[in-house]
Amino acid sequence: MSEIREPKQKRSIETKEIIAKAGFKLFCEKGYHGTNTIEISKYAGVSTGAVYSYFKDKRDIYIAAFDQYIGSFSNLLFEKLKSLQQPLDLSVFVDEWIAFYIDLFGTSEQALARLRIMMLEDEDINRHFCNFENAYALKITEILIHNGVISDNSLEKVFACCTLVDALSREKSVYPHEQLNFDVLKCQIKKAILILLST
Amino acid sequence: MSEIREPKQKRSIETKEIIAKAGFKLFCEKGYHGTNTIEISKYAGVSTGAVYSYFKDKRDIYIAAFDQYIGSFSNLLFEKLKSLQQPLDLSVFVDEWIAFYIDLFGTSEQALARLRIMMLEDEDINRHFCNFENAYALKITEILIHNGVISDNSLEKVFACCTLVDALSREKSVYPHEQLNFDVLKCQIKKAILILLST
Amino acid sequence: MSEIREPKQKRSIETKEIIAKAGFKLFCEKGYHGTNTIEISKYAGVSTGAVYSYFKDKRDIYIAAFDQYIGSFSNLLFEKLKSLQQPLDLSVFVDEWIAFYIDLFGTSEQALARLRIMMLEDEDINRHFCNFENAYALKITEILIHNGVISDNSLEKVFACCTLVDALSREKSVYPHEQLNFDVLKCQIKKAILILLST
Amino acid sequence: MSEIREPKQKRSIETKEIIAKAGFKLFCEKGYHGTNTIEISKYAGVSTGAVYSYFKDKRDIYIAAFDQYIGSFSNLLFEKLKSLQQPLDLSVFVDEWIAFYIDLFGTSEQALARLRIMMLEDEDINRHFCNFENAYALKITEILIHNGVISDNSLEKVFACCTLVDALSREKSVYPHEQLNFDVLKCQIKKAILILLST
DNA sequence: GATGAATGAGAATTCATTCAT
DNA sequence: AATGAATGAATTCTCATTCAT
Repeated sequence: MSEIREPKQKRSIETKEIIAKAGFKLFCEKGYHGTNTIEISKYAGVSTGAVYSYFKDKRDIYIAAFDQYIGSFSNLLFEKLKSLQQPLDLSVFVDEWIAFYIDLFGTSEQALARLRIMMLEDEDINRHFCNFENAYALKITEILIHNGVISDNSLEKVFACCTLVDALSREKSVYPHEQLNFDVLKCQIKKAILILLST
Repeated sequence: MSEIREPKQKRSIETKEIIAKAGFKLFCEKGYHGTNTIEISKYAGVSTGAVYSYFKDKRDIYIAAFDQYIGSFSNLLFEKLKSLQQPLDLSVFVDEWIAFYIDLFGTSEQALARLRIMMLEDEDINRHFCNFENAYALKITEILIHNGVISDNSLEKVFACCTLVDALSREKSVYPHEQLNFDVLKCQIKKAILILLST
Repeated sequence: MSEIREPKQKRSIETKEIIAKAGFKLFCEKGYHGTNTIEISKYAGVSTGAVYSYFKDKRDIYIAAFDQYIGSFSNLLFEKLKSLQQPLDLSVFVDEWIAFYIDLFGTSEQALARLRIMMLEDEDINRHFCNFENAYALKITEILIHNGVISDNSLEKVFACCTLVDALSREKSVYPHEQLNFDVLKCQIKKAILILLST
Repeated sequence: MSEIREPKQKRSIETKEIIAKAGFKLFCEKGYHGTNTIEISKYAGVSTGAVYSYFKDKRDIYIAAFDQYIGSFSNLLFEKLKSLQQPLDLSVFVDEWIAFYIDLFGTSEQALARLRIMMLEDEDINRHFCNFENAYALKITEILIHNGVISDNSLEKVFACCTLVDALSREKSVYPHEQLNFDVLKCQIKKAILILLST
């Protein structure tokens, strides 16, 4: 097995990123099993050989692809939430959280859902990403504690809220249930979140 | 393409069920892509040919396997909830709902999570099972309306509750987050459900 | 391997014939490789087991099926030709030959073409049927010699005529060539046959 | 489905041709159904994967293989016939036609017979090659009209002649009938052709 | 004798990965 | 370093034939 290059030069780093981005695009669109490495290399405009000089194997591309995504997802969300005016208005915070999460979720449609799949299918991928959800909930928790919104059982409360926000965004883009009215659902979920965080 | 046998005789029906159960076991354990038809036939103690005389293809085994599961899951849950004493005590109802859901979820560890994966990966499977979730939420809604617990926006409220119950049970068995205290989470979720349904 | 039954009783003989006829129908329609033994047994209304108690294997069904066909084909053709009025009018003879061959060929569309395929694909089948064409040409030759139409090089002449009649009937039913006018072709072929046989 | 490579580089073109030639050899020898793709790849000295990177499926190999054959068959025959001295001596023309057809037919024994089989078995293959026979007869017709040999009903006359030449060559190599004397047959067929074309 | 469920070798095809050029 | 042709194990599915009931 040939050495995997850890790119130092600018051009190499760019190539590696281009491949990861191509992978991300295709994995989101067609899933891990529906995407093959030749497609990825074609989409990235490089040779198959090149892919394997930057990545150990297909899974490695997957991890890199979703690392990029998760990283920018988190950063964008936190920046957005931190930028809210002080003192924090909880209702506005929740609105922004929901709006932003749905927006991010929507841009790369099924990314998060796809990731959960792979975490379930592959132990290594699970190990790699299992801390992301913790980190996300922790960051939200931090902000809320910092602003005096919650104090006790804070992580559990926030986790339940995260679940609701995620379900809402899934309802928006991936699995819509015909009988549900989205706006009513959003309103109920916001209500539940506010109560969870206030009591 | 050879005809698929619709078994009428007892022995045939049993064989078909044995194969579906073997498929269910392996699909839950190792996922759809991690399981091959030869493994399924070996585990079921039949030949590969037998598998393909009862099922059109691998996906057909998957659907049959999860149909069985979903069917018994639903039946057991509804029987349990209906058997609760009248007049309905909402707190007891929620406790039982959670307890039972977790219990059922736990027995075939990742079944529901696996199913959601395949619904995302495969349109036919999605079509086949997309009504299950609706049916489940509707049944719960019916019980609650019948007992005068909720009236307006009932389906959306129940859907949010279902999300929370499901997240809790996932937390129990599939994706545990280290920093979370399960009992605290359960308590918070129960609280959120009670409030959602009462207001 | 279980014994192949050589049916003596009337019912058995009938069953064997029914299976062979079912095979013939399906082999003509879909070819040898496009037909499987289960289809044959279903079409014949018997069990797969029954098929294998009358026939050694699939090829054996094929041979029996085409034996029946070839037998009745020959008989009908010879009866027809023999029934022509004496003294033999060669032009009428050729007309009847062509008309009857096309008619027989047409009723089980591709039977003869299918048989030639299998004779090429399978040595045993080739051995079994290779004498049919000889027999057919010989019978025609006999009639013509008997009527004083030909004397020298008779078999070769008749063989060439058979080739032309066969090509004409194929043109009618299996492989039509767009640019050809069938009636013109028929006229030319009749002319060629008459010349071949007269000189 | 992975993309089929349309080879541009010399090495690739060669590989594709080697595979098609291997296929041709085996298909002629053992028929389409008697040849599997692993044999083809082994005979061609490449991997199974290579076969499927140049060809969509087994049928695609068949078509390519016979395209090559038909192409060179036609070209050689027409060159030969065109090279005959002017003014055209019909008797010589027919002799050369027969000699060359038999020679070409003989080098890849059953190729043409095999092709007719597949045209009967497979609609796509039929569509692909159905014009070859027309083209062949048309070219011969052209030459004969150009030389003033025939004028009316030319295509039908030539078609009948083609049938006879083909039957003769089949008699030489594939289906010999014991009772027939080949030279006598050839002589009779030549006579029939000359008369057909002259009247 | 009859049935049709079961067998399992064999076929076509795919795709992650390697390596000669 | 880059390329993309080649590899071949693995997978899904078929079907002639057998044999327990």
